[in-house]
Amino acid sequence: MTASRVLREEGGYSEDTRLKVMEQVDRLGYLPNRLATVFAGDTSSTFIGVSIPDLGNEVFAQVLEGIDRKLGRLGYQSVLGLTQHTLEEEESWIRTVLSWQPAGLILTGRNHSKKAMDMLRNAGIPIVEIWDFNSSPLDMSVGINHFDSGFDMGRYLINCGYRKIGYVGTSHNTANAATTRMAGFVEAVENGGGEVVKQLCLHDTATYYPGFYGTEQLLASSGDTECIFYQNDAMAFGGSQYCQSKGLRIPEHIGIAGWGDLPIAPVLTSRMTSMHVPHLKLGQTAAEMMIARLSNEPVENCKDVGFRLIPGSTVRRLPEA
Amino acid sequence: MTASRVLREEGGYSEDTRLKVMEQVDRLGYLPNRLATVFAGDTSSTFIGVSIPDLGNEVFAQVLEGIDRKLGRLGYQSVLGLTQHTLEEEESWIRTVLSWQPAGLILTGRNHSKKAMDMLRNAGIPIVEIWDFNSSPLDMSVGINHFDSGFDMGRYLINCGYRKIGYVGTSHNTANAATTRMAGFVEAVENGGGEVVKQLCLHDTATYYPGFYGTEQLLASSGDTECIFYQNDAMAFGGSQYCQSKGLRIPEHIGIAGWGDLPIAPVLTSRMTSMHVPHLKLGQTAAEMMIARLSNEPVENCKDVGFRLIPGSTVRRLPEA
DNA sequence: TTGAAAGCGATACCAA
DNA sequence: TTGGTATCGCTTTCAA
Repeated sequence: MTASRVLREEGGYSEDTRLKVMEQVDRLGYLPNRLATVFAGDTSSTFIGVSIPDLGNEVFAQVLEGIDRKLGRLGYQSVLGLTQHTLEEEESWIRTVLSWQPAGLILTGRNHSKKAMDMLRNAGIPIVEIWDFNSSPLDMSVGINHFDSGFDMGRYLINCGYRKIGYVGTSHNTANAATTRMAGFVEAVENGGGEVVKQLCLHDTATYYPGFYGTEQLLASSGDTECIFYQNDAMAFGGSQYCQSKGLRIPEHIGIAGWGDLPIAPVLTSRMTSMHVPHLKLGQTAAEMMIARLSNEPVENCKDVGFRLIPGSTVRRLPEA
Repeated sequence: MTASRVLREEGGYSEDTRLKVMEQVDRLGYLPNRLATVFAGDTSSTFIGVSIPDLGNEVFAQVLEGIDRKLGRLGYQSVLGLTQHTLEEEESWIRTVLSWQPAGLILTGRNHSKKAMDMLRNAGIPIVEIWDFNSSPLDMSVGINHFDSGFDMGRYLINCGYRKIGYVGTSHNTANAATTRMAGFVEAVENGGGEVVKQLCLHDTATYYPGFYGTEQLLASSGDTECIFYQNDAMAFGGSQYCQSKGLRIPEHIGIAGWGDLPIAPVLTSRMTSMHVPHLKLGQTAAEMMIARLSNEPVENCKDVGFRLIPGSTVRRLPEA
């Protein structure tokens, strides 16, 4: 009816009828049923499915914040899925969320189960794979090259003169960005004549306490470790607290390197050696690419938002280096 | 048609037809359109709208994780809204999300704009207000009594012998739980014969760096402050780092008290004086209450998940106390 | 400028 | 055990 035209401000009605319609809208407390609109078929929903591994790792909380703020401002809603780093969880979430006819999907990571890939390809909606930069994505991609970021950190620590280096992170069933980063790190250390004395992958969340007890484990088995690289700054801070509790001075006795340049880093009395990654911007960029595509604007399919090594003062240039 | 029955496993069809239907499902890569199901009206959607102020404050990231994990496991999806602590953002998000016919809403905070209240009452769906415990909620509520938690901390610090006490937190346009907490804190301090030398409410996110520079500001204007209470542990840690950078020893020169018992607390070499709040459980409980209501199971309408003061060692019992 | 009719996909109901 | 018919709220198309 005419009411529909008025509500959509389509034009083609008199001011008189407009007022009459609006009056009834107020009187009845009418709220449109967008389900019916989408269902009618000509317009798409404003849902964007967003999959995130977990929020205990602050890195992902920041990415999600970047995504949702931007989407919200542009009139879209995030339908969240915490996939807990497993492809099975992701697949089941994808199946469900697709049945709600989302306008698009933003997925963390580049690995998906075979069935998930099939569904994604058939969905015919924009898809942005984030986090792990991917030059041949399903559709679009924004992230950083984790292998390179790990490699750069490895090379930096080698250049500082460290040779016996440990790694402490978390692992999940799936090869993920952190694993890729570790691989790059190991390659650089070995290329440089160093040795990764231990690659510790805990089955836990990448936050403070696992960094603490992971360091305990690592030092128990490899007491001659000169420097430790962590999956992120939160773990690195946990590790640094363990070291201090044992009387190990940083960086005199042991070097500590984090990753991610998290909000805690700037307040520490010693600047944490880390890798800056623009998390918030990464999320915002993903949202922008999605919206641009939905608005039929031209979009670059792949964006690398880059990283930057922060030398800090928790590792030191060794005398012999 | 018969296909619908097969897909819903309703029974009343032969094995033969079932196989024929499933074959076509596979061949066509058919995915159901749940929009149409809900639209048809006989079943409700599996969307739960979840409003959260921001994710930069780790407290809320944990609450959201608790909610989404539980909802996801029970077959529901969170539609996220980051309301940035403003009632206007919340109102506009509520309007939008209601138009998608969610099965229910989980809202952070007990304050809502007048229009929001009207929409919520008319929506006729379950609503859980979380965070700030509310014995007369719109519908259901789970949280803690923030006034009391602030009061208890104030009394504790008074009992430790502190008299000139500062507060560092953030503020937003809206009276929120942190404001209530501060009010309880101030009341206890004043009742106990102490003085809140400064109530610093920064326009910023409640995280590390604002704690750092907030402390700088507070000490610049009130140099004789004996102890500082912070909005949360992240701010408190930022503050403690500022103090240490200025050579102030904790707790010998100044006492530091946080709130929330965040994941960083257990790894610190001095246990942070704080207030434990079961964030994850709070989120899970909210999700459980929602699901119970949707399943027509009996539900307690109001739940107080409680808090627990952690004495820690960043404040000390003063000699004269 | 207004309204009547058809259809989107799934399901409830009833008839075959 | 199967399938035709009406329905949900909205939009598109076409006629008045």
